[in-house]
This record gives sequence, structure tokens and C-alpha cells, in this order.
Amino acid sequence: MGEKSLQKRNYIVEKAKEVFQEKGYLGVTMKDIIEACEISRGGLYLYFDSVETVFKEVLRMESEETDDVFGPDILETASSAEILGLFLQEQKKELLKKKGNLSRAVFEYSFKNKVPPKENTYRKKFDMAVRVIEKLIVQGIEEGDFCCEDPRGTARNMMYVIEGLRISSQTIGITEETVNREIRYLVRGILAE
Amino acid sequence: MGEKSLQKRNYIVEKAKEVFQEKGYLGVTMKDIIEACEISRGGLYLYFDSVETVFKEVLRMESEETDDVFGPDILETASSAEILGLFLQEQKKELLKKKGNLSRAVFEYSFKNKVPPKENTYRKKFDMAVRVIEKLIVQGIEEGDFCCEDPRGTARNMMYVIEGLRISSQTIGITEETVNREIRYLVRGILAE
Amino acid sequence: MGEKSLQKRNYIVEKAKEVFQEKGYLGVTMKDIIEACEISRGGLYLYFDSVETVFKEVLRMESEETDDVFGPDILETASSAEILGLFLQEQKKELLKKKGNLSRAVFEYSFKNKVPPKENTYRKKFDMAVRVIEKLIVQGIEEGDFCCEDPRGTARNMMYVIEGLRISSQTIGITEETVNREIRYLVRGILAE
Amino acid sequence: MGEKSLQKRNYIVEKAKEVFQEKGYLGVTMKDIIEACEISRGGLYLYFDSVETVFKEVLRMESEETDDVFGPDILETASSAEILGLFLQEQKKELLKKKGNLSRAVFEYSFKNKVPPKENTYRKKFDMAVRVIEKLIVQGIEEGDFCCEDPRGTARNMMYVIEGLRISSQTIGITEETVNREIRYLVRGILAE
DNA sequence: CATGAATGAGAGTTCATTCAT
DNA sequence: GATGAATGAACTCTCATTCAT
Repeated sequence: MGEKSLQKRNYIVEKAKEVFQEKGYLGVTMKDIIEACEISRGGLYLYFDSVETVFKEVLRMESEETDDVFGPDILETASSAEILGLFLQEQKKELLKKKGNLSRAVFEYSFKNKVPPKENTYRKKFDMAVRVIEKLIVQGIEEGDFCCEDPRGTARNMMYVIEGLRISSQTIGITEETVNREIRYLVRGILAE
Repeated sequence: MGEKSLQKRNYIVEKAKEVFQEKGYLGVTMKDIIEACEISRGGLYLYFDSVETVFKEVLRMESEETDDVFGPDILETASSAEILGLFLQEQKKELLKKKGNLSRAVFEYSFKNKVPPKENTYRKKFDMAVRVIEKLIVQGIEEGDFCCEDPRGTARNMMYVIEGLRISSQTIGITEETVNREIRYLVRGILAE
Repeated sequence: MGEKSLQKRNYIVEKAKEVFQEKGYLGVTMKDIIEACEISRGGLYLYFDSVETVFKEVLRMESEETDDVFGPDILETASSAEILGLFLQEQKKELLKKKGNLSRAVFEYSFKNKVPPKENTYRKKFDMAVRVIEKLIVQGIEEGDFCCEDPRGTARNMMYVIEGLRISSQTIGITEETVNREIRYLVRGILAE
Repeated sequence: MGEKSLQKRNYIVEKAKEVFQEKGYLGVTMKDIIEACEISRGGLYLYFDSVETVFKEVLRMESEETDDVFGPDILETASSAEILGLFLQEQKKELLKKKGNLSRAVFEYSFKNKVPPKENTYRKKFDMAVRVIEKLIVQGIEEGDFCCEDPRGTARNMMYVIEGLRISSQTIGITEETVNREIRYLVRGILAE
């Protein structure tokens, strides 16, 4: 595949991503993608042979793009407590955003395709986040900001709360105030008095 | 509709429920339900005019059936701490069970049909559970078993963790040990030392 | 079939007639008739085994009812010219009426079922009308009101104009003024100067 | 849509026209058209999304094709009386023909879809015909062949007779002799003695 | 007689997928 | 590479007709 084709492939993935953000995963048809891309039916099949293939690629690109949330500057200058605060704000922003939210699509895809843990990028992200939080808590304790007996358990707990908020925002709906309250609750639990 | 047809209607709902448990909501066709019920095309349409109508009825029946988790005996004899423990075990059992789990279907349905909070039975269940937990915590404090500064916040936190576990069990997959660990973490947070 | 049943049968025909007047013939289903009659599905089949059977009966009853347009009083006291005038007014009223008009149904039925002339009640009515008009013209000539070289041809011409107006009122739509104008034209053609 | 598809589209319209001529409008299904065209289900939907759309197109093409009945040669050399005679013969031929007659379909379509006069092509054709006949009568009077006090009324009368004959040929059935007789009657009415 | 539940054929419509150009 | 016409399977929904009660 030449460079031209690669560009087109990426273009398709970009456009398809918008469709998945809009409509979820189940319910998205090849036709939807074709129309979003304004290409021909056959054209899409040159690059992808099913909605699933496109979606997997969307996920792959997504995970490539979202590697570094925090720039090196922040990591050096800010305290762990501050970084954890930023991290949680980031999570809040993501789970509340209406447009450009792949959550629903990811959920729907996960429901249908039970992926073994090893290849489950969603799971990897979860575990990674737990480790990051844990590390921040440990550092925070050293820095005297936090106080916590079970950093790993607390980190996991935080992530499950975030997952709970994420799914709730897609189902029963939640307000920003609700998220703020939950985050405050989480942080209060580890603050050194 | 006579009593006979009411029986049949219930029969259809029962069978359809199994289908939704098996396949979720999106992706279930009238044909799936027809085959599960072993009735004719037209036969199903006598009772329900769309998959959605059937599903709503499944939910309605479900909510009717699951009213009283705790018998009066338990409520009188057990301590609040014990009841909360039972409640959490109940949640664990439900969110871990492979067969007979409507979670996926409910999620998929919620994604597609954003229901206003007032009519959202899923939300009502959530809020009800928060209130129940809060009350148990307060009583537990009085009974000297628990110690907690913000019973309502804690109750909400517990429910978001449970929601997080529920969605995780449907997506990344979780083991019973994981759930146990999270529940222990939650309980430890309110135990009086 | 007892008297009771006969009553019910007639009731069905009455109600079905309203349906045919409303919706034509093609497009009317057994269900439509059942709903109009507020009887059971099986109930209708006890009396009629198809929409066509019902419609034939509607036509039969219709032709029985519409025998004598003119009372004996009128026939004795009025002049032929006056009677012809009344007859044409009658035709006008019928072809213009919105509700209670079987024309469309009769047309649709005739299209589908080419009936041999002998049994074609619609045709019989046409021929009968031609004869009546012819007779009136002949009498009108004797009475000195009309002047016409070919009474039968004129009578036929009048009926074809009326048929033309009838179908036009069902397709392109016509106003009462249009019908008046045509009738005046027809009458002027036979008036003695 | 490229030229190729335009050809196919026209092909479909041609074949569908035959179906409508055969079976009328109501009662024609997409399947009928599909089978007549020997194409696939989906194939038809590429071009038309309902029976009605196809039928409208049939009518549109029909009206495009039947613009000029009379060549310029005839119009220059023949007398008005002769042209009127030709016109009436043309009408006769059309209303009597068994195959290739869209009348029934047009009637059925008109019954179902009351079209406002402005857009009603069937009505336009009627009005156009009235004007043509009127003009011929006026010219015929000038040429000394005709004698008529109310050319427009007469023209309208002729057209209503023709409409009457047309619907009669589809319902009660008429012979060529009947049509000839009526035409003779009409012409005799305007011939100068 | 009367009911209405049940059946299955058939109509409409959409879409994934292929393939000649 | 790219197009879009073509196919047929699958889905939704309606109705004529039957039949046990």
C-alpha cells in the first residue's frame, strides 16, 4: 500500500471515528461509513472488509494518539497531589463530553466481542490508569500530602468509581456537579489531615 | 385480552427475557423472539408490536419481581452491618452471573433511548439503592459498627463502584476475587476501629 | 339462517357499505370491515368469505333500495320536461356527493372483475337510465316542450356525459357549477324553440 | 447517475408501464415490477423507492411522448372538420385498445391520490383537449363546415362524452360500434346543414 | 352462533458484499 | 486503485383464513 493509500486509509478511520462517536458501534453500517467518507461502496472495501475492522483500527489509532496526557514540564514541576488532580479533571472532561465520545461504541463493541484480557486495550488502559494513580498516591504520601494505607486498593477504587461515572453518564445521565462531588469524595479520602 | 392470552403474554416475556440476557438488546430481532417462543410471526405481533415494546415489558416485570430482596425476618434480627454485607453480596452475585444477566441489554437500550430521569427505572433503582445503603450506614453508626463522616457520599461512592464493577464485568471482564477485594475495600472504609 | 342472523348480515352489509364509500373497493380488507362492524374475525366469516362477497351484497342491496326515485304523484302531475329536470338534478346530487358515494368502489371493482353484460348491474342501470330518458324525451316532444330528431341517441349522449362527469368528479374533481353548466347544455339541446 | 443507469431506469419504466397497463395501479407490487424487469429486489430500489414513484415516472414519460398527435403536414393541408374527425378517431382508438391502456391505472391512482388541479396532468390533458376542440369548431364554422352557437360548451360536452366512453370501456365494456355511434352523434350536432 | 388466538404467506425495505468497468 | 450497479439474504409488519373453545 502506497503513501497515498495510507492517507486515504487514515482519512477513512478519522471519519468513521466520528460516526462511532455519534452512533455507537452496533447500529453503524458500512453505508454510514461510506456516506461519512463520501467514498464509493467498493472504495471502502479496498481498505476494510467490515465495520468491525474499521472500528478496531479506530481503537488502535485512538490508543496511539492518547499516549502522553502530561507533558514533561508538568511532571517535573507539579506535586503529585496536583498531578492527580489534573488526572481526575481529565477523566471528568472525557466522561462528560457529549461530542467526540467513543465510550458508547467501546461499550457496545466490548459487549459483543469478549476480548481476552491480554489483547483488551480497554483493560490495558484501565490497569495502566490504576498503576499511575497508585504511583501518584505513593509519591503524594512521601510528599506529605496524602495519607493512605492501601494505595493500590485506593487506586483501583478510584478507577471503578470513574468507570461507574462513565457508564452512568451514558445511561442514566449525570451532571458535572455529580462528577465533581464524587471526585471531591475520592480526594478527601486520601488527604493528609 | 382474556386470562389465557395474559398467560401467553407472560410466557413470551419470559422467553424474550432469556433472549435479551443472551444477546443484549440491539441485535435482537422479532425473529429471535419468535424462535425462542416457538410461535408464529403473526402470533408475536398479537401481543407486541416491536422488540422495544417487548423489552420494556421485560423490564417492567423484572422491576415488579425484584422488589423485596430482604425478608422481614432478616431485617428484624440482623444488624445493619450484616444487612449491608448481604446487600453487597447480592450485588456481587448479580453482577457476576453469566446467565440471566440483563445488564448488557439494559446498557444497550439506555444508550439508544435516553430516557428522562423521572421515567428512568434504572436510575430509580440506583437512587433507591443509594438511599438504602445510606440508611444502613447511619444505623450501623448508631449500632457502633460503622464510622463515617459522610454517609450519603459514601453510599453514592459505593454504588458508583458497583456500577463500575458491573460495566467492567461486561467489558473487560472481572473475577469474583476482584469483586470481593473491592467490597472488602468499601466495607473497611466505614468500619469502626 | 334465522331472522336474527339475517339482521346481523344486513348490519354487516350496512357497515361495510360505509367502508367501501370511504375507501373504495381495492384496499378494503376484511379487517377494515371487522373493525367497522365491531365484530370478531370469525364472526364475519360466518356470513361472508371474502371482501368480494360482501361487496357484491352491498351492490345487490343498493340496487334493491334505489328502485323508485320518483313517487307516483310526481309522475302523474309533472310534465316530462319537469321530470327530466328532476332526474338530472338527482344525477347531479349523486355524482357530487362526497360522503356516501360508492362510485369509486364500483369503478375499482369493475376494473378488477370484468362482469359479462347480462349480470352487470351497473350496466343495467345505465341502460335503464337511457330508456327512461328516451321515454321522457319522446313524451316531452309530444307535450311540445322538446324537439329532437334522435331521442335514443340523445338519451345515450346524456348518459355518457353523466358518466364522464361522474368519473371526472372522482379524478380531476369538478365543481357544482361545472355540472350545472353541462346539464344546461344538455337540456338546451332538446328544448323546443 | 450515469448514462448506463439512465438506460436501466428507462428500461424499468418501460417494463413497469406494461405491468400498470396489465394490472392497474392499486394491486401492483414492487415484486410485480421486479419480475417484469427480471432484476433483483435491491436493484429496483436503486432507482425507485416505491410503486408510486415508478408510476409517477411512467406518467411523466407518457406525457412527454404523446405531445404531438398531429404532424405539421396534416395541420396545413386538412380542413378543421377533417382534423376534428382524426382527433376523435384517435380518441376512439385509444379508449378502445385492450393492451397498452393506462386508463385503469390512471383512474385507480387518481382515486387514491387526489391531486390539486394545478399539478393534475390528467386534468391538464382534459383542458388542453377542450381548447383544441373548441378551436377546431371555431375554424370549422369559419370554413363553413360547422354550425354551432356555443363552441366552448360543445367542446366540453364532447370531452365529457369521451370521458364517459373511456370509463365505460373499462367498466361495463363497450363495442367499437357504440363509440362510432356516439362520435357520429357528436359530429352531427355541429355539422352545417 | 360467536370469539379471537394462531398461522404463514407475502409485501416493503435495507444492507453487506461482489464484480465488471 | 476506484466506482457504483447489482444481488440476495434478512428484517419488519400486515392480513386472509382457520379452528379450538
